[in-house]
Amino acid sequence: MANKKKTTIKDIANVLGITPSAVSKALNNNPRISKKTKANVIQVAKNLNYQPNHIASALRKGKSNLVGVIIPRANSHFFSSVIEKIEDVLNKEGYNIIITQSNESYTKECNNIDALLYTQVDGIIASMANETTQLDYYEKIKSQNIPLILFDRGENDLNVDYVGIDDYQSSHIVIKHLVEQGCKRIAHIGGFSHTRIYKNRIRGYRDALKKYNLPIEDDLITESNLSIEDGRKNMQKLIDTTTLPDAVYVAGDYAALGALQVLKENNINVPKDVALVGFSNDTFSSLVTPSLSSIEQHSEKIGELAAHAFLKRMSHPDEKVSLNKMILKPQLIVRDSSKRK
Amino acid sequence: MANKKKTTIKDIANVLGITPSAVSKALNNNPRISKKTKANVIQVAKNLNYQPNHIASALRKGKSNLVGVIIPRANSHFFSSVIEKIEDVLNKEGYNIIITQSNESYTKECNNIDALLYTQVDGIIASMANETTQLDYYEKIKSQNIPLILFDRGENDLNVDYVGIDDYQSSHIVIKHLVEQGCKRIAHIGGFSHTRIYKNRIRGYRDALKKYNLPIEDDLITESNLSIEDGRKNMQKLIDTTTLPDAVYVAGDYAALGALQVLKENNINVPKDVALVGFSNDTFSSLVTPSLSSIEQHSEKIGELAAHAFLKRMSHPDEKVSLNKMILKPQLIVRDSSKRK
DNA sequence: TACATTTGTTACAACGTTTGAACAAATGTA
DNA sequence: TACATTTGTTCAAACGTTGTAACAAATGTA
Repeated sequence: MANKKKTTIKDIANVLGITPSAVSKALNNNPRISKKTKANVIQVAKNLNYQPNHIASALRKGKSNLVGVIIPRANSHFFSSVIEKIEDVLNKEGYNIIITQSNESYTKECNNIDALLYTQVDGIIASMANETTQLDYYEKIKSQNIPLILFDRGENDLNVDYVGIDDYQSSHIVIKHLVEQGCKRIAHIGGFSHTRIYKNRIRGYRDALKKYNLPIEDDLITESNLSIEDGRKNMQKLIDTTTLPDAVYVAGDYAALGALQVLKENNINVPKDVALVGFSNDTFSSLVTPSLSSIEQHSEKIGELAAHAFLKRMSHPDEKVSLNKMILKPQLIVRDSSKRK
Repeated sequence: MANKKKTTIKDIANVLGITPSAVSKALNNNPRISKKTKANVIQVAKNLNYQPNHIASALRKGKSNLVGVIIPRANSHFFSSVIEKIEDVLNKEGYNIIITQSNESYTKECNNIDALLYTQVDGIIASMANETTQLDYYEKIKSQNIPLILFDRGENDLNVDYVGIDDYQSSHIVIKHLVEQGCKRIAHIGGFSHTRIYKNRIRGYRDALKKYNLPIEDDLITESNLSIEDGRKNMQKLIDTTTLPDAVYVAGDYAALGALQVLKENNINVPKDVALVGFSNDTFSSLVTPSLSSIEQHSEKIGELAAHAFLKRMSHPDEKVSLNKMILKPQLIVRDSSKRK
């Protein structure tokens, strides 16, 4: 069982009668090492099943090649595909990523940040928990002078790189579509307005209603975590406490699904009685009945841009640009849940 | 911007006029250090905003406190909640986890393993990609003498710790239920039989049919990746090429969803014409119409057991037990898609 | 008083790698 | 022949921490 020690460059050096530094240089393809020596080193390394010790190299170089990623939870098409892309891009550049989930909890998020900093990650790419309103822990990251990139759920005040879609614009697109379908009273089941993206969606919703001369009724607007349960509850509330609106724009697909359930349970026809539009185009959105119209957020593109933003910060640490905000165009995928014509 | 150097124990030592080792001992609460010194050290550490360098400590101690986790993809309720629990348990013990996704690709999985080993993880917890049939890379992990724990998608031949549910038993439970609902010709949309869990589900399905004296028709059995698309295709095939069975048992919820879609598109009533049962009780399963009966796999429990298995291996590296197979009881959640009575 | 034990600290090597300076040998140049 | 340059390697220090041995001082024991 106990397979002795791991092979180190010292072992290779001993076999060949050269010094460890020569071996190190050979392995790193240093131009001053002869081809013959390099070949020998590589051969012996293979024979001894040498595995470079990343930790030692990280210590010496002051660089861990680890990037921390913080997301609310992996259990959604959006986040898991953003991560997939980030991993893709960064792996190619020799980075590994440490994914942590906040589960929408501020405390957990702070713990994650501490853990990542402790692990000496070279940078952090994050999307904030719904609960997060204080930015002290993000300031802590900034104070360590490692790149911090936010995506989707970000904050203006932090003044760091950001990748996301145009949420304000999204609402406009949704409302335009619903108006075109003949809807006149449109409700909004939204996220918490303390989070920038949800605030923008709400703002966009209100402004778009104004634009189309539709009434803004505060009873038709709710804020929540946008869980399935939140969607159910808020839809039920709309049914119970007001005259039924003829459309509901939900700021998340899970909540939209919950809303859809409640509508069906109450024998309210979607889209005829109530048109429904969700947000984020999750995997199941096309699969439920009726299929759910939703805003596509271009998750792969977001992941790609976030990863590249990190890489750019790494290669140009003294770049003058202090903020780089990348805003993608949203796209509405129209499906049965909102097709009235 | 350039915030100088990071604080090290050396800096703290200088301030207090003691040696770095005293500081280290103080921070590690060594009993030989006086209370007064400890208090001083902690105070100065706070003042200088000291962050311990995990890399240095990892090198010295020969232990990274990093655990690698390999999953097919995070985008499912099952895997994301297993991970959540693993993270939970291991964080409490001072470990961070590095999550990597194989995307069901063997090549990607091998790359992930290499990356994790290179990062000097203290152990690996993995669930195999559908594509994986060779075990060479897993043997590589074993040869490094770090704990390897498999869950869900495992392999008998590797002879390592395993956590999963009783797949064979699951099929029996499903078939029993379907028989009780009056079904007489039950199809199976299964995973690839080269993967142990899917093999067991198929085996259980066949044996259960036998047990209830139902005919086994090879035309009613398909193997695939169990993606939504696979579910659609295989359901369509069942409709096109054979007389319609009166029940379909699908080995994954995504594929079951695909099958459900096709059934609805063909105006086949679920559950009256065809009863449908899925596997893994994903979030959306209760939310589609009709709601989908499914096997609950106790993902949190699996995560918990896997994490504990790792911890146990770490604390008792020379344990005689060479294999610890933990098999959980499956539970069928009966919903509308299979309720015929 | 003489010695043993406990307490609190220092000294130093080590973990495995990388890097810049130094150096010797080989080659080139005038 | 004398010197400059190039080539291939060695040397030694460093990254930040930890653990063991050593040591001095304080305290306990007879």
